[in-house]
Amino acid sequence: MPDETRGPRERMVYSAAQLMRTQGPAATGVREVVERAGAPRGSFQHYFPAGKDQLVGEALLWSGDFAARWVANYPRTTSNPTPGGLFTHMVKFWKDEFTARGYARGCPIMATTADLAGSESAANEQLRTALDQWEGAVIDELVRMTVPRRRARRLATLMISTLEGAVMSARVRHEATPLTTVVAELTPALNAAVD
Amino acid sequence: MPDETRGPRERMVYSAAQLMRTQGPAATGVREVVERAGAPRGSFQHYFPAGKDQLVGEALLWSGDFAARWVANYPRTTSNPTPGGLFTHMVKFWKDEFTARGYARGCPIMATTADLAGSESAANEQLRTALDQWEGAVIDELVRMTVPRRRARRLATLMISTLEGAVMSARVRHEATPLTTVVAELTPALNAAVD
DNA sequence: ACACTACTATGACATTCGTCATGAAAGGAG
DNA sequence: CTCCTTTCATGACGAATGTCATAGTAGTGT
Repeated sequence: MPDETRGPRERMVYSAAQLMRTQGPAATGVREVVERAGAPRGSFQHYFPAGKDQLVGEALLWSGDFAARWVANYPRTTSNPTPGGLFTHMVKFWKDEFTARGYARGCPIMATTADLAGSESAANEQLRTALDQWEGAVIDELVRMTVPRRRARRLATLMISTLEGAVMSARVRHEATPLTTVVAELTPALNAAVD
Repeated sequence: MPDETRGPRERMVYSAAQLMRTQGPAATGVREVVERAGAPRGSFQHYFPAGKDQLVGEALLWSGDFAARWVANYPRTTSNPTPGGLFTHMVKFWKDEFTARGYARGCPIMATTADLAGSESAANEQLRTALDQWEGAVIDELVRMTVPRRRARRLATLMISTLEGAVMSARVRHEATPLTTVVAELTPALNAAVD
């Protein structure tokens, strides 16, 4: 939610992330972002002299940080951390999102990949950074559960990939069942890594 | 590849699918599609009187059909069909794509979901149809391997979700390792469904 | 009071977008 | 031949895009 106490710059980055993940960065106009952020139009060119690319890039970094923080918060939600539990925790974010706010909003990383990964946009680097930060947080949690680092990297790739795909399926179908399905099907395989 | 023998209509649908999956449907203009298809500009409004929505929708249906046919072709590639083998076969398409043509092109279904799933576009229905057709083909193959239908549905969801997410990760990273990783990590769990 | 930076305001630029209107060829049927 | 449907050609429309130029205000430090 947009915090009025935060400055216009932060509100623009946040609004950009929200719009990007519902309609993709390509269809998200800077005027639209500025208006939604309740920011003065002239401020955009002041805070983001590099233009739209910069705005999109910062929205991506914000998203990556948000995802990483969500993952890192997992230990505080349980007394018995497991890989399957972590995956459930990651999925829970989207279940809550979908049931509370509908299926209009997706993942900013997926949306930007779809629109810009094929171009030579400057956002490509931040895309990578955001995904790395998110995946790094998952790896850290798995390592904390005594999963060997090398294996943790592989499991993190699996978890994030499956989650992203399930989010896509859920949005297409307008139902959360793909999320619950992948959790149920993946949990045994994930938990086998710590036994 | 665009077949010159096919009519301009089919070429436009194909070109639309190709452009959509590299830059998203939002950033794909009808003029661009027409030009790339080598089709006369005036023909667009004749073949697609409903405008861009119709073009995007048909490109999606084409994509769903393509994916389903690829899946249905699996039995002809092996003498010992297994769920893990099917998943490997699905992943193989993208490995070939990425190594041969780079990481510019992704999945049209993912791209359209990212750009249009949040809107009330007419493409939403064809999105669903395309995904259903693809998933239906996977289910059929699993059932053919004596996987119970109910379980096959769940595994198909898992396979497609994981594949889509891995494709996303691979495009972000500009490397195919996420694809090989998810295959290796998922194969045992998938094959356990037939033993 | 002055100067300097941070921020906001507004208008205009050239492009591109999807769509529509209008008309011209093409080609088979009678 | 004429008629008629299909297909293609071309120009224009209003709206929206990202970006830039220019000028104004606020506020701080000296």
